[in-house]
Amino acid sequence: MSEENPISVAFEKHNHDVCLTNAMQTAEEYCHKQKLQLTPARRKVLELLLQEHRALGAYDILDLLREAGFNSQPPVAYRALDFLVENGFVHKIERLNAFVACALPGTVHSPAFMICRRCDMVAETQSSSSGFDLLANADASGFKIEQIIIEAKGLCQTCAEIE
Amino acid sequence: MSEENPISVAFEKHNHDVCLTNAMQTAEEYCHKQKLQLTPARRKVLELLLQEHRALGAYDILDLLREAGFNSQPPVAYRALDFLVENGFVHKIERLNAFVACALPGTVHSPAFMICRRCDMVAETQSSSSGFDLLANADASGFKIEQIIIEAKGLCQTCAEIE
DNA sequence: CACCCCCACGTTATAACATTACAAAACTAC
DNA sequence: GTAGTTTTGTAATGTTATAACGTGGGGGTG
Repeated sequence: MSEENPISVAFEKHNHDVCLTNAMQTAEEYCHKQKLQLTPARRKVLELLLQEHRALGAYDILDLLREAGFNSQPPVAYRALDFLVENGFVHKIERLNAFVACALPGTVHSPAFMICRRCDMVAETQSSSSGFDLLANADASGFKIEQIIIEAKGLCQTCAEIE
Repeated sequence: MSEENPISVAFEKHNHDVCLTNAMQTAEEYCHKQKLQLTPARRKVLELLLQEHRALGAYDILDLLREAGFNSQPPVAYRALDFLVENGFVHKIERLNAFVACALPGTVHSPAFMICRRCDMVAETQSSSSGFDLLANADASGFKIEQIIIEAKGLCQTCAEIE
């Protein structure tokens, strides 16, 4: 499997620095184009999340922000996360009440996640939804879907081998 | 669309009493067969949830339990909910941190939900996942899926017409 | 420049959701 | 009936998230 494949990247050894600098650059450019402010706090939160292929809770992030010399009240973290989520740089993992950096920033996509219950690793993949009968059912009942959350819980390959 | 179709039942007028008595009977029978105790608190929580096609938060349930003369500490509600979720009578809606009665109790199924952001109605449907590429991706990366959460946010037909 | 507006941030407080821990009681099986 | 398991009572606490209100900075407009 190639290193560029976002489906598996979280489960393979790879150079995080490249992930990080690429993603930060994409974010910079996007914000510049959209006249959005990638302020120090927002930038730092994104960097923190990009350094992991795991979901971090808002209060974990808050601790890391404090260590980095930022103000440490909850709204600081939540405001930055709201911004990053709204603009597609970060996804919220509802199962975990936690946040993970987007693996495909700057692209329109409807993500799905694989969450290892043992090591907490989170891998993002695409959920191309053709043939997916929720859509047909929604349509039949007149429900207008705006967003779909798909989160698979299980064991990543490494953890499955250990257990 | 027929009244028996669980996909749309939440969005249509129907007789809640029938929903409720059928579902309670199914639960009774299941618990009896499995030698599980459908204790008063568990029974009451299930009844409360069956009376709505909406998700209720644990503390909403707690309030209703208190009104019904039960003890009102959080563990009372959470324990009952844990039991009901484990045994498939209730599903947790992660997006809402709330709980909804199962529309297909007693059957093995992997549910998906449609959640109206305006009226909070929750409809359960099946997510037959054939052709759903998350499965292929998981397989390719060695991830062993144990459970999939699928939650669609949007507007139900009624609310879409109002907006 | 003065003004206003918008956006982001600072700060306090509190709301909402969930669990731990330990003791007592109730059921179940032998 | 007694040992073992499950359920409940109860207090305390932990975790996640938001409300509310004030401050300050940048950019447009008169």
